[in-house]
Amino acid sequence: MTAATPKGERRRQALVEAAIGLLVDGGFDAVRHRAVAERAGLPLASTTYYFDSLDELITVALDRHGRAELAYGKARLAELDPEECGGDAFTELVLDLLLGPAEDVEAVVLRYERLVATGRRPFLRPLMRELTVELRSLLLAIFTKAGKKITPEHVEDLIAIVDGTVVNALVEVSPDPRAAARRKLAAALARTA
Amino acid sequence: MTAATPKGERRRQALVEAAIGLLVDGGFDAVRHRAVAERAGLPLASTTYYFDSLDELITVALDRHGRAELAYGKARLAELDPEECGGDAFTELVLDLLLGPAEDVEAVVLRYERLVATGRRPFLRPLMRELTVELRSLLLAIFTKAGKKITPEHVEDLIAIVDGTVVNALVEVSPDPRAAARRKLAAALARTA
DNA sequence: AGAAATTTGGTACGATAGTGCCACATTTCT
DNA sequence: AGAAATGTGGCACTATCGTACCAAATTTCT
Repeated sequence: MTAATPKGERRRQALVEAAIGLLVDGGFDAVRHRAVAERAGLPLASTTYYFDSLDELITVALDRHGRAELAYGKARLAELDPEECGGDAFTELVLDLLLGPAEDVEAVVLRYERLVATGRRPFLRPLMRELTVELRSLLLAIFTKAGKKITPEHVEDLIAIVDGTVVNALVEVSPDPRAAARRKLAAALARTA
Repeated sequence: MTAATPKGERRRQALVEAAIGLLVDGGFDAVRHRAVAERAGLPLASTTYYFDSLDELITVALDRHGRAELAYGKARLAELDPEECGGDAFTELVLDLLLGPAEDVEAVVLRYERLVATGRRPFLRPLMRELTVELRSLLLAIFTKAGKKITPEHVEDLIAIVDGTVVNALVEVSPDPRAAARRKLAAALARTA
């Protein structure tokens, strides 16, 4: 269901934002009709009025969240200064794109939860596929603008190194996936730059 | 709760096996008291009699499942013939250790679900940490016995490449994480061997 | 054998879930 | 302004969940 009135559209957005917040804070399991409504300050029935099912609400939330991430990445690409692409700064840039700019671990967890969740929820596949394809080409553009010659295959390799490092870092005693990814990524970049 | 009688112990094991099956087939969400009991052919109350909580049941199930994987890996190590470690055979061996010998995708999904789930369920951390440490040293031993000089850091890199490739492969239109991992792993092994 | 410990399984309870319902309010359109 | 469409929100229904309970059966121990 899509809203037809301005106020309705605002409420719909509020629900989506609430769902995103729940997704980040508590993962897929935390997205419930009542929890979304309460977080948005709206009545329970609004969730079923604007979304046919929870799956649809989750999909829309992941969609908006993913595209916000991509928009952020495009902004970073636009403002990128090829002169200032020294090792460390560039490494952080790539990490910002792959893990998000925030330090908090939960946002990182969600990035990987949604990948793995796609293995069990086929309805997420089209969306997740589109998002990952766009992220890949965004990274390629950033490498190119930074003056680093790189193939699409190599971009894939770097993403795999970061992703693999992160999922393994999640089981460490005090998880710092970004730090772990930073180490591996820096080493990989040094190897080829 | 731990069983004190032989029959009780058998029932307990049956519940654990049932939980493992549910975990593989449907992920964490599928492990419910009633589902476990039904799959084991036992009454509902048996699940609360032998396990203080669902979390404990899940933990025990993941524990047994993980150790079975490690035992399989140790068997492969024991029977490993250093003469027959040609590229392809060795690549498959490593994949068997990291993804399991079966072709089915669901078992692979579970291997990564449990990693990511640890990000939200702290009670899984000690177990998952132990399992990944053991897997790492097992892989190191296999490389060594196969006559391939390798550092622990390099083993970590190879694991990261496989893991990162797999989680990204899960969103492909028709996911074949093992095939994707095989490509990347073979390339990585060729690069250093 | 007989007492004690353990196991069994049917049942019930309270919480939470998704979703449907519907009288009423608000907004939009003519 | 008045009709039609859209939005609102309180409520309730049914399903499922984890878990507690307890009398009866079984097993273990002395």
